[in-house]
Amino acid sequence: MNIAKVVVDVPVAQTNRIYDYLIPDAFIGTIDQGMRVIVPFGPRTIMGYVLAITNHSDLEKLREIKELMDVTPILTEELLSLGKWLANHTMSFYISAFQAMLPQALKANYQKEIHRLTDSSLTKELELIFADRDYITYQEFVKRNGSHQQLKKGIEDGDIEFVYQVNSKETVKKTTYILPKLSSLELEEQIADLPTQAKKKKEILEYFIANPSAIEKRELLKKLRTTDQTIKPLIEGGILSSEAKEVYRNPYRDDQIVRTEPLPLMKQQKEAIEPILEALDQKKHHVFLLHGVTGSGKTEIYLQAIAHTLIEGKESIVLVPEISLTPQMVKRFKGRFGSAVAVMHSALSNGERFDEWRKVQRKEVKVVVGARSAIFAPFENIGLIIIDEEHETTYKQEDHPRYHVRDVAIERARNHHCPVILGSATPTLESFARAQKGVYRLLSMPHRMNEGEMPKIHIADMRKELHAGNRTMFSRQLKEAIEERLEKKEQIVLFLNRRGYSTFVMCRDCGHVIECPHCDISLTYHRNKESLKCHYCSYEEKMPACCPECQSETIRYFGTGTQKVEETLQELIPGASVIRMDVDTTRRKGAHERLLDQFANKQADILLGTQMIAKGLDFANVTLVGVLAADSLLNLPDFRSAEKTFQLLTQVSGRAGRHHLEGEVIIQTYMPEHYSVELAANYNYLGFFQKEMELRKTYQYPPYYFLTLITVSHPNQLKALEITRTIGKLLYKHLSNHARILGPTPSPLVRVKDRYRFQCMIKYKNEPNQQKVLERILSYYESAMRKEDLLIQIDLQPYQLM
DNA sequence: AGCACGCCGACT
DNA sequence: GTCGGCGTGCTC
Repeated sequence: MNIAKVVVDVPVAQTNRIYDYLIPDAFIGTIDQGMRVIVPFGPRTIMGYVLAITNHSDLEKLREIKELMDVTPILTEELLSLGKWLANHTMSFYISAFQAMLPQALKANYQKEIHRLTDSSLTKELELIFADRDYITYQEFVKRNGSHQQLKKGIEDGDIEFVYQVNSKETVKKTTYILPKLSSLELEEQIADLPTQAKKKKEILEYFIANPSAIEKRELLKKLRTTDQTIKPLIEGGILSSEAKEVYRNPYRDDQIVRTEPLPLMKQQKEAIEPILEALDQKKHHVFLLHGVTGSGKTEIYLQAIAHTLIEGKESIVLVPEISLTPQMVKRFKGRFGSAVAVMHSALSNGERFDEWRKVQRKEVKVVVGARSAIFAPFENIGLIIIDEEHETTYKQEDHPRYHVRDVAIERARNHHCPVILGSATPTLESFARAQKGVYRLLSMPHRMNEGEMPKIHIADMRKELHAGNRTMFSRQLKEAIEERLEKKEQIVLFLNRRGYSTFVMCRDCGHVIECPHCDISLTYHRNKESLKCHYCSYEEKMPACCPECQSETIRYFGTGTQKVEETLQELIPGASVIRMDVDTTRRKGAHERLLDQFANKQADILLGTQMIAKGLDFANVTLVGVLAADSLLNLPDFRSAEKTFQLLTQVSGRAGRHHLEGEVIIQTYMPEHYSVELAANYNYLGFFQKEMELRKTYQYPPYYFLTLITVSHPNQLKALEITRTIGKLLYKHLSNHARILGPTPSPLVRVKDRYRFQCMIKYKNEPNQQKVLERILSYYESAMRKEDLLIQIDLQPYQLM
């Protein structure tokens, strides 16, 4: 067993295979599959993952593994096979699949260095650059204008060499602890020996007589109001000692979270949890679709199902969409399970995320609550996987590997013979259809807890407002309702869906709109920097004082951002105090939590925000929810736009009247008769499902058909079009005649970062050959992709059609 | 991807 | 003759 099968860290098609390496005697016994290794690769040295250890290789001559990067495997056997599955399933490289499963901190860092091999003098120029050092980085060599021929000569003469350094980015946080080295009695003696002016030293020693255990240095200094200088001589004198201990970066102060007990379940909850517990006991892999209206008590079901899993000694993974992974949410899980919970989401620093991951790897926690990538938590004995808000689009990763977390969850659950719970008030059509077919098991909770009524939803027709001469973004109905709540000292949540309503800049004289010079999209105005920004390529320029076309000074920003709404609100209802939550006000760490706390403490009447306030929030005093522009989603070129609108309106409505006070929702729209708006206003999910399913059937969209989206991009527009056309023809030729091939069509955003984009779509029901055909097409264009800046992206089951 | 190798034109 | 430009091909 001295051969390692290794996937190397070079994410390109040509190296997307397994390489064999010889395991040096020194590592035999310690090396294991799932570890990272450092291997020679051509003239370089790079990182790789050990997939397996065998005793056979087809090759005669193998190179040796240089080093092990891990002491224990970082990928379990199950995750190794999941990685292979993921790569095949999404048509990605193996290395990309494995990288996606691990925290950023475990990625390799590469550094090329030039080392000096001789004491005798090098050439003048090299000596100047080396400046007495043993080695310099290649980067510095280039920066100092080192000449390559001198380098080459140095290497040929054996005076210098290239060294390729591979490092892991991970760091372990250490904290210094201080502890006494002597007994209390001996410390007493030491105090007696101290000179009388050494007051602080005396205090320190007295502290340790009273508390002989180790204490964090920082804490000790704070407690005794002293500095490093007083402790240092005590350590040097051998009276105290300091120790560096490994600690976790802990973004949540567990000790401040109040523990909670399981709540008694209502009838509908009991009926829903019964089959789940049964599946847990029987270790059956079932997928449950928990369809429960907002406020029906889904979270309590999750909590009790997890508790059941814990009793059996098994682990649970809970996936929550990024934006609802709020401190409130974390508190609910930590409140029930305390320090058995690890939390993973993108707001954590790389170090914090790595620490949470390590708690899982070391089996110090039993529950992970996290966003998408938490599905790869390295548990080995999973008993339950939960996906909350199953319909959320953030569950689909938009870059390589383009996976949907639901697919990964089901695959992992299959490996572990455990159930999956998909929870939502507005399940995706895909999932609900599967539940109706019996592929998933449907669990319904149609009522709110405590017999609470769903808030009444009113639709405000903005066309009528316009006709009546109301040009503001607040209908009269909404304005009155707000004033009424202010009077009663009740609170209001105003929701603005920003997408499709970005703040573009237009000249009022000539109508010129300022666009990104690299992409076909208008630039967005950012007030705090007085600048214009492109959301696709992050191009930025200063806000001009006059129109670049006609020099007119009437250039203004249009559209409805949250800032604009806030201003209008102040004008319209001067007495109201507003908390605005958007990307700008929540950027700083902890800002999110602070603003929500302020609102919960009734320091403001109105909470105004974007997507981030649409879900999960639960404020007792909120009795009015206003949706300012319900149809901003409807006009997007996306077959899911109606579904997304329905989901959003339902979610937002769920924010009102969650407790004793009665709630009301006002939806403003220019399309009041649109079925997604009407049916959402009536809380008619089933009606929406049926209506939308009919349309999907007619227009041949999921769940009736599968989709594959192929996007071709190239700096030359004609070239991009031509290649897309050829790909379309190839697909037509090689797929069955049941498959429908659409395109080439220009991508909804034709030009991004100076590249033109065209796409082809395949609609199909059953094409077992599709992946092979696509692979053949990719390999056919492989050299063109490397040489002439061609890009072909394939998204199986796309969410975003851009 | 990165790197070496090799072939061709421009220059000391 | 030699330097360096880029196209080609390989990495266990």
